[in-house]
Amino acid sequence: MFSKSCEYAIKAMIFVAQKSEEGTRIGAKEIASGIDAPEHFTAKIMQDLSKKKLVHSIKGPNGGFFMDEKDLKTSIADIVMTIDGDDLYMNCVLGLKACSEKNPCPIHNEYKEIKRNLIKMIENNTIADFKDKLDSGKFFLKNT
Amino acid sequence: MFSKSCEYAIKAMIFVAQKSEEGTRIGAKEIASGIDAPEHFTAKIMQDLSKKKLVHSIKGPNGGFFMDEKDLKTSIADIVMTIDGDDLYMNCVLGLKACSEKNPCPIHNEYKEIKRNLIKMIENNTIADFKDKLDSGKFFLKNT
DNA sequence: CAATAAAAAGATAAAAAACTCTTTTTATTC
DNA sequence: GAATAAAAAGAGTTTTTTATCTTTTTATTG
Repeated sequence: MFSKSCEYAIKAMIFVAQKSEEGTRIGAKEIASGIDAPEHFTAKIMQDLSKKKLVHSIKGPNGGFFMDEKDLKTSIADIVMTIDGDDLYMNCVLGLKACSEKNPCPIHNEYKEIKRNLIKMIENNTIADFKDKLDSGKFFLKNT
Repeated sequence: MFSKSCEYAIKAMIFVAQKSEEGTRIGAKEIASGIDAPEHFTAKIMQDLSKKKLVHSIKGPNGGFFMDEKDLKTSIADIVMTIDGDDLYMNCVLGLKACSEKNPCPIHNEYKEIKRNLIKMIENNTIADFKDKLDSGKFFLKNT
């Protein structure tokens, strides 16, 4: 569904949102271990998210990544678009370029409703929502 | 969602079902051009489907691929399982090995219903269903 | 201002997926 | 039974994804 990079990005953003409170920053290393992802790869992804302004970062001692109130409003869809692009929105489930309402592939109509719900899922869920859920202790990010 | 191989496999099976009537066989080359897929790659995939008994094949002049009545009952899920494995069934949408009902990831509950519908979609649709739909002329397999 | 700690950037490597080419086997038909 | 046409098998290439390693830049703090 999503690429590994995108999975890591989503988990990383949720993790940073949850761990970094007012003024504190969190390092790439800590993020990687917090979400069970490879360290250097996670760093790369954080660079990407930072460049695309989905998270903020500061260099140097006590530097690291953090999110402001606006960043918390990032939806899963924003992350997916940033990392994986618009495949989910644009592409036919059978990979047919010409598939459309007017010219549907055999599964088009079956898939339509599911696609709608997938999009709804990623658009209606923000990092802030997950932060709250994780705080409640009912949800997990790690393989423990 | 599905790998390229799997997309081609699904389209190829629908194509063979629609094109090969009683006794006639259809060659890899013709299948490839019929579904806009690379020729040799398609041949490989057909070999796979044949080895796994999802289609039948005969070598030599006038040989090729074909499907019997039983093959037509193959569901999209059968093809997906054969080519891509059980990822859709088994894997968490965030890639967490430990994600489960008891230990859900943040999107688990949101995704649950969608996953159910995805599985329903691939399990409830057989090649025979698509063959009929294509025959009606309301659905397409090619980028034309 | 030197030492340090962190992200950013860049280069490289490994693995997987997508795709191609060549040879072998098998069946058909003349 | 020789020529031929097709799948099967095997080996190889290219591209993309995933992952690692090294160097550079930037900020902090003693």
